[in-house]
Amino acid sequence: MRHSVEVSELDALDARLLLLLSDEPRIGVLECSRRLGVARGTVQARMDRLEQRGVLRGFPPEVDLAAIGYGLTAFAVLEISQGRRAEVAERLAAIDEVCEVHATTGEGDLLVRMVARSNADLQRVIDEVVDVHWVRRTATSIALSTPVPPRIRPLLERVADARA
Amino acid sequence: MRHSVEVSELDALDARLLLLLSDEPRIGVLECSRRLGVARGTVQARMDRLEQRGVLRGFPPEVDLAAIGYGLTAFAVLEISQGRRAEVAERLAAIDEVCEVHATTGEGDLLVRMVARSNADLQRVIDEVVDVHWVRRTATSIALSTPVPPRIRPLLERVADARA
DNA sequence: ACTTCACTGGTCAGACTGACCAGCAATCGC
DNA sequence: GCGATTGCTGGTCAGTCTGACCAGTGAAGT
Repeated sequence: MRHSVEVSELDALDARLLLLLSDEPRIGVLECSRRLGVARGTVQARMDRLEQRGVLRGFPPEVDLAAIGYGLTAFAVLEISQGRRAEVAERLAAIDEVCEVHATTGEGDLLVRMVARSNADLQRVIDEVVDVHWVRRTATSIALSTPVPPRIRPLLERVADARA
Repeated sequence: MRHSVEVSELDALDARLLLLLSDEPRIGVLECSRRLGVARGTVQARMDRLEQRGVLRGFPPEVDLAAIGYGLTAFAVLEISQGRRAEVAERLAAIDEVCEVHATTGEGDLLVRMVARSNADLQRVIDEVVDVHWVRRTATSIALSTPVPPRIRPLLERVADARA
């Protein structure tokens, strides 16, 4: 049996199911089965398998930070001292307003996304970030708009169509 | 009545509800009411209000891109020709692998997040991105790891505790 | 004092879930 | 070529949850 850790691909039904759930996450298994034109048990089985495979990690609530006062987003590229990435990342994680950190190749070493309530607040947050020890150089940008909000739809659609 | 579009703050119960939903998104209204120690109707009303206010945008499925083959993530900072941001953003949006675009102040003009299946694939995606018209200069970084995955928990916890 | 609002604690019918099952078709391995 | 396996169908079942109500209560605002 071919049961390695291989990245078992999605088939069209999986993709269509995920798309459906993306559009209307509340609809439940029964409604899914109706829309997809398959038996309810099939949808159940697919969802179980997607979860087991780690593809479907869950249904976290999507909270609009802007709607609770955190209307400003900024990005910082940090250059840090050799071998201190873990320490710096840990310090960053301790800052509430830091919403995401990636370690990267290229110019900087860490890419940080953070949010704030106002310009003054943002100033404070940025200061907190750049004041972390071992941060050597920083370049900060404020997000003015988000032409493409986080999405995976196109990738799913490709699978849904291709292997239809 | 004070019914403007003000960014009506969350109270502690709202925050605790959102935290609860973050931890176990499948649990439903009844279980929430039990855990929070309030009546079911209260939870229902809170959730309705959070949705109306735009705070709670829904429960999209969280899909692990790595688990469906898109294991590589890269960021590109694009510098573009004066006044062409909209056009460029549109072209970028047309690329399936582009998962997020922000317009920013500072060094670059656009920050792009993209994913790919392999190094060769990433090369192709990057080429597609930087070949968009009006893109003048680019700096690309590959994400090696993500010390802080996207999160909003700390901010919610602050509210849940503070206004307890 | 009166009105408004939010929460409680209760009911109700309807719908959904998770767990089953047998039957059937396609695929796999030998 | 022939079982064995796998996945899907279409069905049942009891238990649970949902959304919609309702009257009563306490706090806050006019």
